[in-house]
Amino acid sequence: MTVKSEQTRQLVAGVALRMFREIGFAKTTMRAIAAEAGVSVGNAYYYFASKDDLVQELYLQVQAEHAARAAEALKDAADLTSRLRATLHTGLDAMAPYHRFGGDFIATAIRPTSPVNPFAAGSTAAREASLDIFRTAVEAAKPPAPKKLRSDLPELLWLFYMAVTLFWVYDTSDGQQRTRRLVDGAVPLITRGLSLARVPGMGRILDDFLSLSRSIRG
Amino acid sequence: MTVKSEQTRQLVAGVALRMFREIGFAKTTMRAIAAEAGVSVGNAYYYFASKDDLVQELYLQVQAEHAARAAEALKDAADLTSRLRATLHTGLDAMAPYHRFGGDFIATAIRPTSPVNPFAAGSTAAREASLDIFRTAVEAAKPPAPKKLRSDLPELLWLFYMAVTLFWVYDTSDGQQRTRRLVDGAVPLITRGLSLARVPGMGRILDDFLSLSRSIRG
DNA sequence: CCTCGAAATTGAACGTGTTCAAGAAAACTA
DNA sequence: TAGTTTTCTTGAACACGTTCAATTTCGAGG
Repeated sequence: MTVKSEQTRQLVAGVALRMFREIGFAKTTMRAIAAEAGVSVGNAYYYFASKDDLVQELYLQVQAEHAARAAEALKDAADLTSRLRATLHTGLDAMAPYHRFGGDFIATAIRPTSPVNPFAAGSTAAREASLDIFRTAVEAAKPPAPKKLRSDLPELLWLFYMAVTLFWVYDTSDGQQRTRRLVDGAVPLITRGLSLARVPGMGRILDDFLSLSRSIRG
Repeated sequence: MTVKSEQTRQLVAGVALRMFREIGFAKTTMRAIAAEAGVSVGNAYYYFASKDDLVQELYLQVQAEHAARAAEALKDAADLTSRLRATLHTGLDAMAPYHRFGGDFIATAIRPTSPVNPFAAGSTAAREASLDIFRTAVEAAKPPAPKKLRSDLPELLWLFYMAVTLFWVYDTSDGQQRTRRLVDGAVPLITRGLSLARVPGMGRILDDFLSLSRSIRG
């Protein structure tokens, strides 16, 4: 009964995500989702083990949107600065409809036991997909990033992206323009900082940084 | 009825914090707290507007503990490296009893509307108290930190402390030794990085970084 | 000592996320 | 087709955080 089943699943997910956007996380109760979708509460739980699982669904959808937008924007961006800027801005674009819901989203995602947690062992697939966007941004850049940190760069930039997301959640300025300015200001700083990797005397401290960063992750 | 009233408040808070430590956040229900303290549920709510408010109480207590331990440890630490290391380690010491509860704590604290949120406008007092610990660590350091960023340093280090805390929450290693090693590795890197502020050619990028950091906060 | 307003305390009630035994519908087997 | 197993669906029930009208306790003024 795969097809009808998938229909119900999509129906519930669709209703839930729309309600998340329109009335926020707290007001979107499981009972309201079920009622709006025309199914029973228990049936919604048959497809989504918890309300957090619906957030996971949202996370995947936003991520897919980010990947699509980034791929498009990266077509005409050659140097790392513009590639990175494009990647971050498209990420913000993908999240934009859910800003009012950002606080609850982050609170859900950050809990170590959450299925959405981007750092947790469970959601490796989702994190890898997100990381891939940054890998693409770095790998195809011309001129290329310094050899020494090319392999670590995607993860570090992804971490920066997480920090930007956190900032965005707290950003109450119109259209989150403050976050946009943060990105525009920080990206050139990052790429300029990267070129410092090549100046002599810098090698040792960079090596130490990379080795610490690796030992922490590994 | 100030005295009896304060007694009840302390009783509820004490029971709650002990239960948080012993059985975690989720299992510590308001009903269980009330029962254990020998009061009614409604009475607990008379003193604490929400369960989150009890987390706020915990936050204040941990912070006071941190301040006390840091003050002691900073007595025999002169250079910035050891002062910073002491400040961070005493912070971890103060949190230690609540590690199993860290995930829920962070999830509560990170919600923009939470009274505990360290970034939110509401909890300025709590954040300032925490910031002061880092101000002390920086200001009394010998030799002093580079003039140019001395005033920004406490806030930046506090931000780093927040990041370390986040890492600590996810750290499941024995006694969170991984976080300890992160601190021990990162602190010398930070102080070495600071001394780079004085090498020529570095000035411009540092200025840009500081001006971005200020414009973002202001 | 008595009275009265304020402070403190109670517990039932509400809406929430989640569970689960029961049943209906579909798919499969012969 | 008839019987059987698997998948899907239901809604009542549970424990939770939180609210609030009612009640008790307290302290001050007469």
